Amino acid sequence: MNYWLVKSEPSVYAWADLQRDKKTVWDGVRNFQARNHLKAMKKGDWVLVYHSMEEKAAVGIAEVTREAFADPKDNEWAAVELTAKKALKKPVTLAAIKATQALANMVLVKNSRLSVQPVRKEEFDRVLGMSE
DNA sequence: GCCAACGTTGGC
DNA sequence: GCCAACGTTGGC
Repeated sequence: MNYWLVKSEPSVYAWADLQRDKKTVWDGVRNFQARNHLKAMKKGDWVLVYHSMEEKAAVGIAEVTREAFADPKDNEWAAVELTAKKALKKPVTLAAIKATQALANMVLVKNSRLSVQPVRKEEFDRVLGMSE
């Protein structure tokens, strides 16, 4: 069981859209590192959904319901299917994450541009704790 | 294979 | 809107 974080601009595809759609094909990733992470996702893994740009906060949890397959828009790349699991009671902002010593090594902090990234269990749990 | 130029992302 | 950081491309 692994944990991940995916980023999306809420103006493009927001957590609310995922909740409405129940599930979605997470495609359009055009970065090799990010693609490798997509391919490493297993069914049942949990994924933090993070809103970049306007909001800069983790807002929900999704579950991997279909492992990597060819991106329907370009089969050179990969996609997974994510299903909305639950919303965080309150968003955990990037500012709050940066202010938390235990989260200083999160990829989100270290490499803010990577759109699909692994999250350690401790980090995931800590973020969930901060969303209560 | 190196590196400069360029494009994109995303925080501020 | 600016710019730093990073990835990619292409000339050599």
